[in-house]
Amino acid sequence: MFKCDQCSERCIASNLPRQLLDDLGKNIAQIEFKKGDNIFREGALSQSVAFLKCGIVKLHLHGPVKEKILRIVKAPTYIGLPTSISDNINHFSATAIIDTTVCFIDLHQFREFIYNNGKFAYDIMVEMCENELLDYQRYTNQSQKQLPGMIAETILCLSDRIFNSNRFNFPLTQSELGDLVGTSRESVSRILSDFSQNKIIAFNGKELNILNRDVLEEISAKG
DNA sequence: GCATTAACCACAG
DNA sequence: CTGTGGTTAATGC
Repeated sequence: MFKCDQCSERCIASNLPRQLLDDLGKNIAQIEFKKGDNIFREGALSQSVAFLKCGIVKLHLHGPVKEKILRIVKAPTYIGLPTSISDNINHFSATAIIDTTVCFIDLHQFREFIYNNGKFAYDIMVEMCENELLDYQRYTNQSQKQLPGMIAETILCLSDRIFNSNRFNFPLTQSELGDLVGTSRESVSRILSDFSQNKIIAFNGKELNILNRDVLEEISAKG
């Protein structure tokens, strides 16, 4: 049986007073997911808050015409707080894109922690505000940049925020990348091969290598 | 008009 | 799942 007080990950419990750890341990379930596994599903009833302990996850939603990927997130972070707190029906889905570990916390327990622990609540607010600002930025970019700019931006974002490296295993299919930036898989394919031909990036199978970061940043900025 | 951008379709590895 | 060619529509010199 999993116990929070034996867990060394930086997580939901990190900022809690020690005596609350026991309470938390009684109302938490830690689960592993394989790449491709659904973690929670749009439309389903939810009585818990999900905390991504390790791994990478896509948050996605059925749009009026096709799937839309909202964000790619990596541990450690909450996944789906907006949908856990404001409504007990999930407004979007979460799917593991690599093997991941998630802790589910009972929603009532979580609420208690928020009510009783200002620091705990404040830290969560800070993260949600940062995310909201990033989303505002992304949505304005998405409506004004041309496609090569959006693809370049997304590659840089994955490199900087998710993998902290110029070389990483690309976690999405081209069609998913299309769903993320709001374009067709064909356009993604053309832009990626164009970047490759111009020696801006290189693919070794699924491994992406950023060869010319300056040009990529220029394309991203110019839109 | 002509060029550019990007979507949709189809078909092939 | 990916790459590419043909076609079409919208937009901008």
